[in-house]
Parts: sequence; C-alpha cells; structure tokens
Amino acid sequence: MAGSERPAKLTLAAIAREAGVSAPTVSKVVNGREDVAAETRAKVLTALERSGYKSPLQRKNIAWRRPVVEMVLDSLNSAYGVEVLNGVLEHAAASDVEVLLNVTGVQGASPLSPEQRAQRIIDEGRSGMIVVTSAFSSAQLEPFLRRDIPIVVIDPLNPPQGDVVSVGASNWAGGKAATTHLLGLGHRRIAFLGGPEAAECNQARLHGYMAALMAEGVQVEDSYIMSGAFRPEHGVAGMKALLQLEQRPTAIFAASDSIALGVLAEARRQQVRIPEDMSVVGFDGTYQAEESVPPLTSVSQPLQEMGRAALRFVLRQMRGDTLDSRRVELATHLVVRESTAPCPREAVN
Amino acid sequence: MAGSERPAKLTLAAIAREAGVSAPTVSKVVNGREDVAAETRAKVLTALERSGYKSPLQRKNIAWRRPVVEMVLDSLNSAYGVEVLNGVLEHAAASDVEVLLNVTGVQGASPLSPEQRAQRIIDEGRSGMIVVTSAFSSAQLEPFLRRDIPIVVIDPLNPPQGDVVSVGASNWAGGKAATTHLLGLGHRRIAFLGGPEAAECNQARLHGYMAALMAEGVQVEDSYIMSGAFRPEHGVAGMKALLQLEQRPTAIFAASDSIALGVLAEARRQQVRIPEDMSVVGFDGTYQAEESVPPLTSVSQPLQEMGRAALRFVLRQMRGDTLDSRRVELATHLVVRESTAPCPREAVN
DNA sequence: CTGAAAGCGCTTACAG
DNA sequence: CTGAAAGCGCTTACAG
Repeated sequence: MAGSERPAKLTLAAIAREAGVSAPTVSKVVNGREDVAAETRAKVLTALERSGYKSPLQRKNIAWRRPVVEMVLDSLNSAYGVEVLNGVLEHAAASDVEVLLNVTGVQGASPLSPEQRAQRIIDEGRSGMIVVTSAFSSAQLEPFLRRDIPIVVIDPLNPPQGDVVSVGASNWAGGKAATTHLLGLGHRRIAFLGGPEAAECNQARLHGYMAALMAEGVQVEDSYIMSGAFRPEHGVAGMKALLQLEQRPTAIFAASDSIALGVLAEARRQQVRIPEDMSVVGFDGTYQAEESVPPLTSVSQPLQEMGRAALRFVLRQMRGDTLDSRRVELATHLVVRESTAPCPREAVN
Repeated sequence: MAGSERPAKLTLAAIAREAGVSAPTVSKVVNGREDVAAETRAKVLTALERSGYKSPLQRKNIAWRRPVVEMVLDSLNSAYGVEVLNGVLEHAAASDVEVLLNVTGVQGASPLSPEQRAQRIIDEGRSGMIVVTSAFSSAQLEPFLRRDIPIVVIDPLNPPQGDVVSVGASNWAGGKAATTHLLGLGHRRIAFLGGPEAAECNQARLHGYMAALMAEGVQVEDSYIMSGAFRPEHGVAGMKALLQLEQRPTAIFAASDSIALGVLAEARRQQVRIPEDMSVVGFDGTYQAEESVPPLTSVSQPLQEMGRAALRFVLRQMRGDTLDSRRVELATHLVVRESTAPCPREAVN
C-alpha cells in the first residue's frame, strides 16, 4: 500500500502546497486580487498553469456545458437557410455541440452593431459562429476576427476577405451545367433571372451561363439578363417582363429555386405551359424543386453538406488546428426533372 | 437599529428554514434527486419559487448571460414546427432572450434520457424549454417538472398532464368548420384523413368533423375515416384507398396540410381534378397551403402566435409569476382557397 | 424519506 | 504581504 503518487485532487489547497504558499494566497491570485507580491503571484500562476487548475464553477461548466455555436440566418422562410441549418444540426448532434439560432430578419430584433455582437459572443462564452446571411458584409466581420472568434461564412454574398473562412458551392460550374442542358435541348433564346448583382455567387452563376452560351457560339442578349432578389416576387416580375419582349426567350435559367417558383406561378397565370412552351431551370435543389408543379429541373447544391462542413471548420478553429484552406467549394450537380423539354419547333428560327 | 427583518441571504439554509426542512433536503430537491417525498418536495419548491433561490452557479450565470430558452423540435422539415419557431424567435428578439435549437429527429443525435436532459438544462444554466415534438410523452416531462424547469408544450400529442403548461389551437372548432364548409358546398360523402390516432389534437379534429356531419344529419361512414401520420405519404396512401372504394367520397378533410399535399399529388397522378371532381381541405394553414397547386383551402392555426404565447409562458414561469391558466387555446379559422368547390352534380344521389 | 453530523473547498477577516 | 483560524454554503454518508 505504499502507493505514493496518487492523482492529488486539483484543489486550491493542492496548488498551494505545490507552490509552497497558503490556500488563501492562491485564492487571491485566482480571483485577481492585487494584494499579492509579484514574485508570489508568479510562483502560484506557474503552479496553476502546470496543473491545469479549474475552479469548481469552471469545472462544472466544462463537465456539463457543451460548446455553443451561434448560427446567424436572415430568415427561416428560405429553404436554403433551413437546409444548411439542418446540416449544421446534424454535425452538431454528432459532435456534442449546441446550436444557438439568431435570425436577423425577425421583427423586433434589436439592431446590435457587429462590435456589440462580437463582444457578446465572448461574454456569453460562445464558441463560434456560422453566418448565412447578407446582413454582415465582410467589413462587418472585422470585430469578430479581431477577437479571434471562430467564424465561417456560407457562400458569402460579398467576395470573402483573405482571412475569412468560407464554404460555398461550385456556382460557376452549376450555371454552366444548367445552361448547357438547355442548349442541348435546342434552346438558343435563354434568359437569366439572377439574384443580387453584388452577390459573388450570383456573378459566378451568371458567368457560367455566359460561358456556356459562348462555348456554343450563342450571342449573349442583354435584355435576357435581369438581376434582383432571390425571391419568388422577382421571378414573377422577371417572367412578366420577359413575356413582353418581342423575341420571347424559350427557356429561363433562374439563379435560385425560389425565383423559379415565381416564374412557374406567373406562367400558370398567363397560360404559358411549362415545359411545353418554355423550359425553366432553377438553382439550389431544395425540396421545393421536387415538390413544385411541374417538378423543377435544378442545379442542386449540397446544402446539408455545406452546413456540416461549416461546423467542422468552426470546430477546427476552436481547437486551434491550422486549416489547410480558408475556402471549401463543394460540387453542384444538375438534377433534371420535368420543367425542361426540347425547344418548341415553331420557336426555332 | 432593531431592524429585525433583514433580507436574509438566499441560501439553501434559509430556504430550508422557510420550508421547515433541513438543508440537505433542499439540496436534494434542487439537484433533482428522487429520494424526496412528493409532499416535502412540494413544500420546498414553493419556498424556492417564492424566494427566487439561485444556486451560486446560476447566480454567476445570471450576472452576465442572457436567458437561454431551449426549443425542442422533431424536425425542420415540417412547416408546422418552423412557423412556431418563427414566432418564438420573434418574441425572443423582443424580450432579449436567446433560443437554442434542439432537433431530436436529426441523425446522430445522442439519445439522452429525459433525466439527463433535464439535469443538463440546469447545469448549462438554461432558463426554460419549449417543446413541439412527439418525442416527449407526458411521463417523460416529469424530470423537468421535478426540477421546476419552466416548460411549455405546444399542442401536445398526448393529453397534457394537469401541471404541464401547454399552448394549442381550437382543433375541434377547426375540424367542425372545415367539414361544415364542405357540407355547405353540397358534399355528403366526406372522408377524414387523420393523423396519429393517439394524438389529442387529431382526436379533436376528428370529433369536430363528426359533430358537423351529425349536425347535418349525415351518417358517419367508417370506411371514410383513416388515421396515420401527419405526412404526405399518408395522404398518398389514403387517397389511393379512397379511390378504390365503391362509393368514392366527393370531398376529403385532411387533418394536416402535409397530408392534403399528398392527396393533391396522388390526385394529379390519377387524373382526379381538384376541385372539379373532388374537394380537399387541409389543416394548419402553413405557407404550403398557399403555394400548392391548386392553393389549398385549409384551417389556419395561428402558429407564430402560438410560438409567441409559448415563450411568454416560459418567461412568466421564469419570473415566478402565477399563471392564470395552464392552458391557452388560440382560435383557428378556415381560409377558403381553390381546392374546394360545389359537389359535382353526378355524385349527388 | 429525513436530517444531525461531518466534510469539502473556497473565502474572509485580521494579527503579525 | 502572508497565512492560521474561522466561516460560508453546499454536499455526502449514514443512522434512524
């Protein structure tokens, strides 16, 4: 029974013994009181550090409190954000992390400055942040970066700053695939109903569209390109405008499913048959694309996967791992459903 | 200086004195241990509530953290839950409360026992809970109640226990309104595609349906009543079965919008025109009802309002206010859209 | 199931 | 500035 080296519980008293001082002195150091000689304080701090002492409160927190990651979304009304959130939640459950929801577009939300938000993240002991929103421009992320808060932006609307970690999808390739699909069906008059002009992801989709047209030697027609919001209303308005044109397009590539749904709704009202009279391709591949009438051909983004990847990045940053890359881009792929068909005969010049 | 009634620091011992028990007993109650007689526990809980006792840990948390309310949902794939969540978030933003999301149906979620969950709520300093799920039966709520955690259940699937605070909608009146609407259009053969048989809300809808039929002297036809899940698949299967019947119904009352959407999809496949050949009414009034083809006549529940009410109840419990009522039921109302029409001539006997 | 007693770990008050 | 002693508030172990 001469076991001499038992684990020695990590109490204040144990630290005191190790540092060769009394318990009250250690207590003072731990509580940041000033009436301790610099030399004594140093000895105590060394002992504390070496042993990894935690106060009972800290211990309880660590034992029971799991890391909390804040997810910032514009709204729950977009299938896009909800799908990403699903992916985040899935990985969170698997990695024993909690997710706090912060929906910026909600009524009555107090308009905190980024500076205040960032300080609060620290004060409330949050571990990191995932942002899927247009509410934070790159510049507004600066207070978070300055405080070294792990943060990941999903498919940033603005070109990401050098040091912001981001997750996105291959938008350019997706835009090209959608357009190539329509070209393959014989369409030549293909419109692009885009999202916000400033959005990086929208630009990539537009340029993919243009690249596909150019590769086929089809002239890019300015009146066929419209930007707006990623919302059904924009699809409705865009469809109305396109149907007024002297040379109607025979196909529309909408830069999001929600825009495409607006197009379908307006087509129904105006008795334009989809896909017989006109083909429509969406972007995102949310469940809305499956459930629409007709089911929507769409460029599918791996939204859940993107959510998982974002959380994985946050956790790596929390652990202090070095990241191999500050940007991950996951592959999109075209899912052909029933909203696209060969270009109608009479429309071919 | 004979001030006799000093504020008496809020210690365990003080509570013990007030409740007329010993400190260890109070300690047990606070920690949710089970070896306490129900009566003793009640006495202690009253004293705790009255005095607003907080453990040292809680006290420290409260000093610089905003209250965090945990929202428990089955899944984000149901518009129902997302709408309620929206209401919760709205009120949360206005009352400076944070919302933590716990989605039980997510892959990889660790299956914690209610006992463990409840203890974690305390340990992590959470302030309360809103539950919109079938994952917790009334019995499973017991560990939360025992710990005096403010908890509110939304439209409980099980009949709520006496002391569980709950928020619901007037399901019976809604079921009656839906059916009366169909009767008013001349329908007599009206089917009911219900949700889970055990669900309180489903039973209320069913009985509202029966009440309307009986009021009109219409025989309740057993083969027209089917229960299942609140899911589109159930609508598809139910529609298939109903179309096989010798006497097809001319109208269907689906106990949820998602069931109704399944009905619409199957109708499309089988070339049954809605509403010309058959009328369909849903329940919930989520955005899905507006966006379906044709737009769905549906009994609208004030889901956002329910979410707000739930959070309001949680906050009141947190403050220790006495509640005037442990149950709030908000009004439903029928929204007539395009999926219902007069009973087709040839179907009238 | 209850509570007197002992214990734990930290903090406070104060003599030196 | 330091630490022995007393104290605080909660928890544990266990006799009844």
